[in-house]
Amino acid sequence: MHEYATSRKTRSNLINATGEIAAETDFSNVSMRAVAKRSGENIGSIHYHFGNKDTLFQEVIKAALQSWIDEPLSEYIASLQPEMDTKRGQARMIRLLVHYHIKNLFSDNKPVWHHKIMYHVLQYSSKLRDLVNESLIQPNDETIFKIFKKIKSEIKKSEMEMLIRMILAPIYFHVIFRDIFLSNSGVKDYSKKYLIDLEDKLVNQTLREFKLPIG
Amino acid sequence: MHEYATSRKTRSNLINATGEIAAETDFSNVSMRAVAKRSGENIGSIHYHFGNKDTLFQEVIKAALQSWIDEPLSEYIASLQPEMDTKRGQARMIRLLVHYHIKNLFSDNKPVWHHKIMYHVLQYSSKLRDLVNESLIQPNDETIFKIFKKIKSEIKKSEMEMLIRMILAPIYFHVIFRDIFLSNSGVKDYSKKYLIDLEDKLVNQTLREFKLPIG
DNA sequence: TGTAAATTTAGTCAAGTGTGTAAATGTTTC
DNA sequence: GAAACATTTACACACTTGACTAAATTTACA
Repeated sequence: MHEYATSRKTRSNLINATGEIAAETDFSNVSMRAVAKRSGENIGSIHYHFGNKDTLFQEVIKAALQSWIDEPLSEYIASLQPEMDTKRGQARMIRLLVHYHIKNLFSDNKPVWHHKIMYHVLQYSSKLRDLVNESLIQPNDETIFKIFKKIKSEIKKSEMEMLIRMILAPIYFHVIFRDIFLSNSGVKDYSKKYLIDLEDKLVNQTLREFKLPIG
Repeated sequence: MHEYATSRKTRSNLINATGEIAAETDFSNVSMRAVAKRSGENIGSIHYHFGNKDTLFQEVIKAALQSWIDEPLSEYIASLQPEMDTKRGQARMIRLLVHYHIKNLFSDNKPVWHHKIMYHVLQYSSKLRDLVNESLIQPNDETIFKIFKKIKSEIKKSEMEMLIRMILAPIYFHVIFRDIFLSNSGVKDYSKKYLIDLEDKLVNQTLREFKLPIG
């Protein structure tokens, strides 16, 4: 006999509840009873659907990774590759690169926990970190490396790493420290204008770094 | 009768062990038994010296904050305040501002957990976060706000916030993601040259933003 | 050295943890 | 509707957790 229609819904409820709780503090603070309570499901169902806590956590991470895997950076920028021979095309590529991350991390079509937990697990050694690192961070970095090399062929690896970090750190930071930033600023959410300004500043800063035409 | 000489040592052992374990994953993953084991002290001593887990954690945070409080940014830059009337002085101030953070976060005279746990607790709402926010982040931000306003009097608050984040995010990032950055780069530690380059890039990027003289 | 107090120790306690199970319930398919 | 099995439920298990205590030990000071 096949899977019930309710089965998918139950799994998704459990994954969502887990992600939410994990994003509020961290994974080590997530208890199966808390997950059961928030999801409205039974503790036993976690064991039935996922076998154990670790597997549940893995599925939570996979759910958060999904949208990045569906449209990886390499694919998102593919159409601009032909223009990479011109300075102007390279400049547009830099903007696309920055925009990809801001768009993915600040659009409203995904729950906030999707983004938060990824940077949570990257902070300490674990199986979950390896998962995010191998399926998101490293491919992403590789794509950016290629772009940088095309723009400046003699660029060193450590310089590329630093540039990536200088671009992405401010973006990620707005995700990781969202609560305290918004609370200290006294606003409810990042405004659209703020995010556009952030993108512009990051793009321009990188264009200057590579001596590419601005605007 | 007064405190024993061993008492301070015991407290310091417990605080250190707690900080170390917390930095490896997070505070919610720290058990009193693990602290007792790593420190070589007895579990009961935690209760005797700190009363409960929360107070122990607070003392751990306070220990990590100490060096920042001993020499706050406002004090570190005080001697340069008279030069703030000239563009050249303002440029030097920006460098001092950046250097203060890199120096504090990457010098070897403090254990790595000091820095890691501060950014851990800032990520979710808690008493510990309020402590770090009020005694470090907010005064620090205030000091930087004043500098920015001196350089560009009509600057808006949200722009100042963005600029602070663009300067500090890359620095903090190298602390928070130290393990995975070093592991992905295949090096044992950030080289001195790398940190100097990072400082230069951050300084120059900010100087350009304020149209101040570079070099 | 003796004594009063500070500290350490080993152990207890109730509450919470992840995991597992057997029975009850629900859904699908014939 | 009934058989077949997927799912849910309530509960039990051994273990870990933070908090606490009374007794043992160590220290400082007269």
